[in-house]
Amino acid sequence: MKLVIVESPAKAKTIGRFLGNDYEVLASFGHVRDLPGSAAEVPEEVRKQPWARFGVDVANDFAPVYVVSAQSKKHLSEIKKRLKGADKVVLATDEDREGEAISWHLLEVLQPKVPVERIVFHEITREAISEAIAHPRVVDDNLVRAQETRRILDRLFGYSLSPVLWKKVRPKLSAGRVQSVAVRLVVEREEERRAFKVSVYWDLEAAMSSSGKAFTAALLEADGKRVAEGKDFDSTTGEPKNDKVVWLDEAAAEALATALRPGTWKVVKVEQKGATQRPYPPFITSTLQQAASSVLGFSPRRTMQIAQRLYEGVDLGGGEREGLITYMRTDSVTLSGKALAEAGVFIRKEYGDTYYDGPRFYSRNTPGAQEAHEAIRPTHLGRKPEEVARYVDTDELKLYRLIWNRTIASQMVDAQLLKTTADIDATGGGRSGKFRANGSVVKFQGFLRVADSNTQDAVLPELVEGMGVGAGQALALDKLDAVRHETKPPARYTEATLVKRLEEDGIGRPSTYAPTISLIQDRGYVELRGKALLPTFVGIAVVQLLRQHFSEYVDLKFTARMEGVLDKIAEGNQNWVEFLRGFYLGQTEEFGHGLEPQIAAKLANIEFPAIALGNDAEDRPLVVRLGRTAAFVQRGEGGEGHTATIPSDVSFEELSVAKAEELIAARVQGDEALGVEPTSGLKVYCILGPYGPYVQLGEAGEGVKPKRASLPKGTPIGDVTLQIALNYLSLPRELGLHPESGKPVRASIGPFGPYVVCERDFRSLKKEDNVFGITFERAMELLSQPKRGAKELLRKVGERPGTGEAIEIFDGRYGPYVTDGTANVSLPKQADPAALTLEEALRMLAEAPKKEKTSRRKAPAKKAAAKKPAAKKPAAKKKAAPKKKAAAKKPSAK
DNA sequence: CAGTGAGCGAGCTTCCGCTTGACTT
Repeated sequence: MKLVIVESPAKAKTIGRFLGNDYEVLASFGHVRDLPGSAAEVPEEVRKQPWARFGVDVANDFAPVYVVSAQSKKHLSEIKKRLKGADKVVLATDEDREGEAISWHLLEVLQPKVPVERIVFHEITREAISEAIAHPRVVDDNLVRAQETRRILDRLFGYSLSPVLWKKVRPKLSAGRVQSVAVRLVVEREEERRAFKVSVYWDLEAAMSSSGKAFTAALLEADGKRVAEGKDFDSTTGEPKNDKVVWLDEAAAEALATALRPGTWKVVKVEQKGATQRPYPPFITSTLQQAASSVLGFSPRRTMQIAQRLYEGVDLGGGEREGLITYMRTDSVTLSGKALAEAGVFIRKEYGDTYYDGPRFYSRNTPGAQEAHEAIRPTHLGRKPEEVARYVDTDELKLYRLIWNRTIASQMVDAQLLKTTADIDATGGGRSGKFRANGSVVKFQGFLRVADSNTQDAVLPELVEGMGVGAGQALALDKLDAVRHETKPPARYTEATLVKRLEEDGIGRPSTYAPTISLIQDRGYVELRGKALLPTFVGIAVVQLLRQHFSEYVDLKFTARMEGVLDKIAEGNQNWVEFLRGFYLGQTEEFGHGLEPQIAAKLANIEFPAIALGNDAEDRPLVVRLGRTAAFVQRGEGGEGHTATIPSDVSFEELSVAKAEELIAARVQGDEALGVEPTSGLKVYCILGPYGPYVQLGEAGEGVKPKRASLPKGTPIGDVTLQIALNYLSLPRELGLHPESGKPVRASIGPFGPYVVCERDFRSLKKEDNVFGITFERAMELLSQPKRGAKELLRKVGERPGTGEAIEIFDGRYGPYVTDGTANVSLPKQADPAALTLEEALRMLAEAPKKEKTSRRKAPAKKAAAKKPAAKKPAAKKKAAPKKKAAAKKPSAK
């Protein structure tokens, strides 16, 4: 028995059918080993290494550490089991960099004792597979090195720059070669839109008819000079860029229309031109996602889920699942010979010989394309959408039809069109105008017969030179109107057009387009408004930071440059370690200035981001800053009356200086009250402040401080009802009097969550308790329990010889740990605290990583100062003028 | 935003690309 390994189980099944009983075909389910993703995955042996968090020994020729995931363990054990009965291993993973690496990893893990062959094929047909089996080769080590280089670069890139964002923007953010460019594109589009100046221009539209057929003609020239149209304005700035044309305003357009309406109109030129329209190439991942988005309204993610089901197949009645389409993660537009032949037969039979003129071949020059698979097509072109309808759901049918139409159309002949342009001169009232009408007629449908959606141009009636308006003439002017136009800012990206853009620049791979689009939304960098992608203020802040300090890494060309080097590595013309040295350590000139030394040098000087909006009339800057829960605008140095939370529906594009000032002016209280508090008659507001949402009773004013209460972090403001607001405003609740002291027992919510208190003795509520419903009995029960969380001395181990420092073991929140008063080291999970010797404890303490640089944020003093007032002694606080407090708070935006 | 209060030893987060189930609701 010969063991064949492919990447996908669906592929394994198909190939298994072709190969017969001598072969066993198993799937690796993609990659089988990878760098450790999180700290928990790092193997024990290297956990103490300074480079452990990378999983790459950067000082030792970038030696990677690979681990097998739990999922892969399962698949590998199945493969190992079958390997025992095999006399040969055939590695049939995809023919691209990643596929080659999978084969190499399989060899590393399996260490087979039997002969090994590497085969590749680009299409899953019987012929292609026997051809491949007949021509085996060996694993290409250079190609594997190129993959490892790519992998290691991405790891060092992401795991070096993400922590910069944690320190300077917000924890858990991320940066990466692909995602950061994707966010950058969305952010820069929004910056363009914000900078865009809308220009208004006017022209005329003549509604005409001839022998009962209506058509329109647009003004080209006025009094012999060309009038401005869309292309005379800069598409990015919206401003005029051609001063040789007449720019009509409304009055000028109306005046011209008035003059020409009663004038003479005459057709002066008619031109007819044949034109052909060619079909589009077959689908690849990115074009399928675009078409499914524009024609069917599917998101890329949904498209891929549906395509996966079509690929895995349905039971067509034979009891066996059969794939309906070829593999859906591909960058090749090539169709197999079998598919081309099937298409020819089908088109001839279904539409006739005139619709087919031999196979059509397509090629694309996408940077970095690896073309390991076919284009996306139906597995059998003769299987019409109507025939599969009863086996699939409606979404699957829609997508199958889209793929089927595109594939068939790609093999049909061109459409033949006839395009007509007619020039019409008008004169009257001493003025003149030249108008043009365009029309187009499909003379032969060709591929259009099966193509999805095609906007048809207008059809013109028969027009002849010399025709005019007036008695006895077949031409009539029905209406002449001035028409207003305005320049449109560049369109926002949709998920699908962003994929298109990434693909054009060679950024990302077919398997990552949809996940990347989801990722940048999950990270909170971009949001969907309808189908359009909008950057969040976090996204803008991150892009501005990366662009300012690490521009070469978030450059659109970065991936293309990397691919160039990877190609050289794959060809054996470049040393991969040298390349990584240049990229990461900066020890060679070739690529960058060294990410690591750059971060080390720049980190201290990177400021917490502020997004500039512009200056107000008094030249005070208005900026957007990020609070813990929301973005807010700040005027000048900020402080009371100079900040306002930005409502979630206000985008960067809309946030002009005027809008920001409006927000600050309106911020004193929330726009609308939730209702009225019955006893006081005061209005109740819910407001999103810089530290989260809160509710307020009554309105703030000069010297008036209304009662306010915080809501839990992340509460959506829309969910807050009057009842909820009143609940929070009712805090603290008095539950009863303590039976011994007679002092009140209260329940409320503090900075650390809900609590009960009696005489400054606090207990946090448990998960199951509700601060609004907690009973006096339950409160007493909590108060009777000891305070938790404090460390507890488990054992004194001894003293440090010489200095006499006490070596002790405490039981803390994170488990038992040993300490000498300065350093603390957790005990290993399996260790027994009672058994630890002094020697062991001293050794552990000596090995403890030195504490430093964990939080070297710039200006930590500011942050501390901002927090101070709350921590001051109650007595001092009472007397201190509130104004002072406000003043001290000024820099708190930090 | 304002107000009601801690203590203590945190350690982790994160990348891109290749693949599907196995979970839960």
